[in-house]
Amino acid sequence: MQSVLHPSSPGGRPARPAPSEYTLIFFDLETTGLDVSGCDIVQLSAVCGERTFNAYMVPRRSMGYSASFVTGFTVEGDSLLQYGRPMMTVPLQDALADFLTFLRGFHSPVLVAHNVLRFDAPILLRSLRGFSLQNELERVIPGFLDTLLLSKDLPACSRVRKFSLQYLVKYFLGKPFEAHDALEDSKALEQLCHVWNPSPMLIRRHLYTVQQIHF
DNA sequence: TGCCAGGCCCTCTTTAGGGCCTT
Repeated sequence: MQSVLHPSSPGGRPARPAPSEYTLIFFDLETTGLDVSGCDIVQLSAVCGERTFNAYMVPRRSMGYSASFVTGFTVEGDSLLQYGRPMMTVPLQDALADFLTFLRGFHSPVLVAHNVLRFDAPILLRSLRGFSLQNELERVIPGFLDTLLLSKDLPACSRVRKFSLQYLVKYFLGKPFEAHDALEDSKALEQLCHVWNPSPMLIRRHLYTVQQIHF
């Protein structure tokens, strides 16, 4: 699904001086743990319709026990394994540069993830800053859309009491879901948003610029 | 060996505490 939003003011002029439409890019990270200020990315994935991005990296620090348990990632020597299978990895800097190139292929790409405000965005921005690439992301994307916050504002979720991605996928898509693979999670989130079909007003309400992310 | 996040939100709250959400 390539989602496009056309924001406009009551007067018919664009609500923001910048882009007149957004493309929703669903993305996800798998990391060495939940420590936002210190964990490393091991998988960076994104999807928009038929176009996907997927990169694996060997982390500088060890995988946390619980992170390994839920994602299946382990590190042996200089290799990243997923469920014991060696993965093709690239240096973090290359993955981030390639990700920016991927994003440049869309018009006004908005990065969408579940709990992106508190987890994915701060980690992504911290990683980019390490290679002086943070400003480049600011130039490429209008902002981030957090589906955790969005879901709590959706009429379709008025009876929902749990808002984890796992629960929402099971509730709305009717299938068990325990992926914890960044690409699969991104695809599931895209399907979820396709079902929700949130209004442009709701999307704008939960859109945050890079400058608004605390990390 | 022992450690293993943090901020928001809700309520049986506010002089607090527990659950949620991400890996």
